[in-house]
Amino acid sequence: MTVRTRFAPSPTGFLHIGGARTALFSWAFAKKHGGDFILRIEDTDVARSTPEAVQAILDGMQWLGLDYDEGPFYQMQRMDRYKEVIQTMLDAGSAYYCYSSREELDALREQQMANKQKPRYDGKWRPEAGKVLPMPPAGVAPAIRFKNPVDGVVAWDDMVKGRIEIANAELDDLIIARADGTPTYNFCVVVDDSDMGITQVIRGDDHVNNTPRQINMLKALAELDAKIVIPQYAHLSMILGNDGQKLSKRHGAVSVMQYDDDGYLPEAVINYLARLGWSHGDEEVFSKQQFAEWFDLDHITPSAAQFNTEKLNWLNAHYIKQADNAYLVKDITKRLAKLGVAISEQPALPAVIDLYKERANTLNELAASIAYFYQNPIIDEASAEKHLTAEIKPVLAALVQSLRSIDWQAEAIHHQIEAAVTSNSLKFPKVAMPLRVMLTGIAQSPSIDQVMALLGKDEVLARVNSALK
RNA sequence: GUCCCCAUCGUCUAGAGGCCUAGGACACCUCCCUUUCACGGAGGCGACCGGGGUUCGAAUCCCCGUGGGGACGCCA
Repeated sequence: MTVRTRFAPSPTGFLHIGGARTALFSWAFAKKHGGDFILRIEDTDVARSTPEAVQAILDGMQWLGLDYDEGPFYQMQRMDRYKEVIQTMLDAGSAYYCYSSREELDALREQQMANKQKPRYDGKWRPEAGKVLPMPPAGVAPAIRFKNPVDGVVAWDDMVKGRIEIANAELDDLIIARADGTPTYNFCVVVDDSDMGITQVIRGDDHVNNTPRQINMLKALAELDAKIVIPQYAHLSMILGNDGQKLSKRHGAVSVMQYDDDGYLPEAVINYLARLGWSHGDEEVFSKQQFAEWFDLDHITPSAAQFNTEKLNWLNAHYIKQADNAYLVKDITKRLAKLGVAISEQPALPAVIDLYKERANTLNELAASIAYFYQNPIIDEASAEKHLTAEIKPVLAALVQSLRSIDWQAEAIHHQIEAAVTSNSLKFPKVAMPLRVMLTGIAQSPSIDQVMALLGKDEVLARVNSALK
């Protein structure tokens, strides 16, 4: 049987890091087994679903390069199918109308909570052999409930967590269609996973509690249609924030696109996410393709994982070093523009990037650190005070003169600095440091002769002269 | 409250009863490289939640405890 996995987000917000990892693992499992990865949008909560959120999810997946073989399918476009299945369940007696009002149900729940009981439906409208149902109240539109088995246990071998067993006595009759006729989540998932031939359901472990209900519905459906099979389930643990706290809208949950904004490469985010809760021996750095070849459910950690920006930074720095310059030039030009810096012909951006790409954790850092090539540097006062001393200024003034006539190459520049250093019996940094501050604004830069070579003779002379005034 | 899940360095993890004196990676520290800062290289610090079993032998299996998390909607 061909492997078919799916990612099924509800479009009520952006694609966050947890969803992205779920999608990545589902994608990888399908790729590993030569199967199909399906995207399904679970938009039955009309009140909270938005087209913007759908787009945000699509954008996030595209940025990460998680391509799907089928979809996106929209549940709202499958209403007829859901209603059809509900009717067959009603006919077969595995579903029934429930006339309990929301108020009634709320009161029941509250009372049960007060009695320290597990809140559950009391079965008032559940048909039972020999049971006399109350008269349906007039003018009340009924919801439809699934008739869950009362006895026995539901069990499955979770591919991440191992065998999980839940007593049917713990479950109640969930609503599969609202009073207005729209089907609810657990039911739609069952119909879709079944119709779409999903073989492995890989999802967040907040769904563990839904699984027994879904299996029971699948079993009921299978009695009506022998072709229906129960998929395998794999429940991924959640991702915690940097501080070990749960991610939420209020606390640290951000869109994957935020990582783009913040200067992270998708390769780095993919690599990082892959290693969060999954491992392949001691392997740390690998591509998406390599991940897809290695991926397996046996090496997923069942426990929650804490996000660690520092490790992401390390990976990102690695991928920036690896990135090809054409890509970086395009990207950095954009980021510089955002900083209000327009690049000019000279110094050539590829050369500047070459000089700096080994020094940045993020693309934003890279852009910010080279801005001084295209605009006057903002001189750091403390550095200026420390390095640009009264004693060294005459040396620098003389050095500038000697630089006027030389061939503007890093080596020649180095020679001149060296000459100034020896003739004044100084140490190299004594001269290099003030130059750094005058030219770049700060006391850290790549090799100063290379910086000067790139900056250009005129610009160097202008900046030094202006700083010496 | 009930049910379910989880538990190895600060963090991500390796670990399938002897290969474990518990390995790797990030972070941190030291040294080397050096023209400052990075990069790179070498080293260091640092963990099996607790208690009982099972076994010749347990990080690994079982039980109890503790701690953390999730779920209990006409949300998904």
